[in-house]
Amino acid sequence: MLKIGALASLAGVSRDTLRFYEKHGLITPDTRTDSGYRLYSETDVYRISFILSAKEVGFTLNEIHQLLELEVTKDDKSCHDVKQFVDNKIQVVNQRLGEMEKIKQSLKTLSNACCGGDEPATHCTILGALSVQNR
Amino acid sequence: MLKIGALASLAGVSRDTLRFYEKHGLITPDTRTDSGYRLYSETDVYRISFILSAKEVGFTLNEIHQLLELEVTKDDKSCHDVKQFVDNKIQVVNQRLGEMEKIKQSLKTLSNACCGGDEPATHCTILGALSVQNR
DNA sequence: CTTGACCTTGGACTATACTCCACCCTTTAT
DNA sequence: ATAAAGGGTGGAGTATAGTCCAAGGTCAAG
Repeated sequence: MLKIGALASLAGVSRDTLRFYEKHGLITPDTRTDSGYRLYSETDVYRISFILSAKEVGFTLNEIHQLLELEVTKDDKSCHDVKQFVDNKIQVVNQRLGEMEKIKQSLKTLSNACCGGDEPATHCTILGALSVQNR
Repeated sequence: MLKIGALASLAGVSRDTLRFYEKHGLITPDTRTDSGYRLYSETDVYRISFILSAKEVGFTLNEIHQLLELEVTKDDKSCHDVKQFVDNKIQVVNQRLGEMEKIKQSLKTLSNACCGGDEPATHCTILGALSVQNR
């Protein structure tokens, strides 16, 4: 069992952030001490790190909340809805992966045009480099 | 030459957003009419779509501003700085691509555990599915 | 038995990225 | 000639995601 400060430092967030996430339903302490201290389980570290990853790639806390709420069972009557939600998120992720690849290639082109690299410096801005990708 | 409404609808943003981006240095109309109307060039559509892509994958408007400002010339004295900035962004993008792949795989596992899919429904939450990836 | 580190809640404050509104001017269509 | 559609500015308001602070309770060490 971890107190809030311990989880915070393990997960690399502030105690305030943990309480903020709790207020928004992203995490709940397993229990409280008699004096009201929050007690988290060790696996909550992974929960936080998932939240951070998902945030980094552009999901909002609200969407992350929905992702964390998901529970699949093969015979669930709401299964169709869950599948639809997840498949939709997969599409979103695929789209973002594509955008990201384009931007990455442009950055590479740009880096390569620089400091004696072998790319001609004709595509000397990010938009120029991006348009090379799009041809 | 496009007036603000035309650019807005081509680019899929609001006029207010364009003015907001202008205030923050992300785009400037090529010129103004005598009456003060903003006139944009057609290529600004691509500029906006770059901004939207970059935003979608997690760059802030501030970072996007910096990316758009970049100009590489092989003999630029500030070339080293530019290269460093760009190479740093490439790393960030690579990291995000990794996070995204992990999340995508988890979503797939989850989707597959659903509705008679062939994955066992034992990893029935996103965290469960994610932990399969991390083994 | 007190000091310092840690915890509680509630509420105010901040940054980012818009979005909306009022009020007024310009352009276009009838 | 006039109305509707569109544009300009300035400023207020909103949503998201925290961050900080005050006032107070808890707990382990010396």
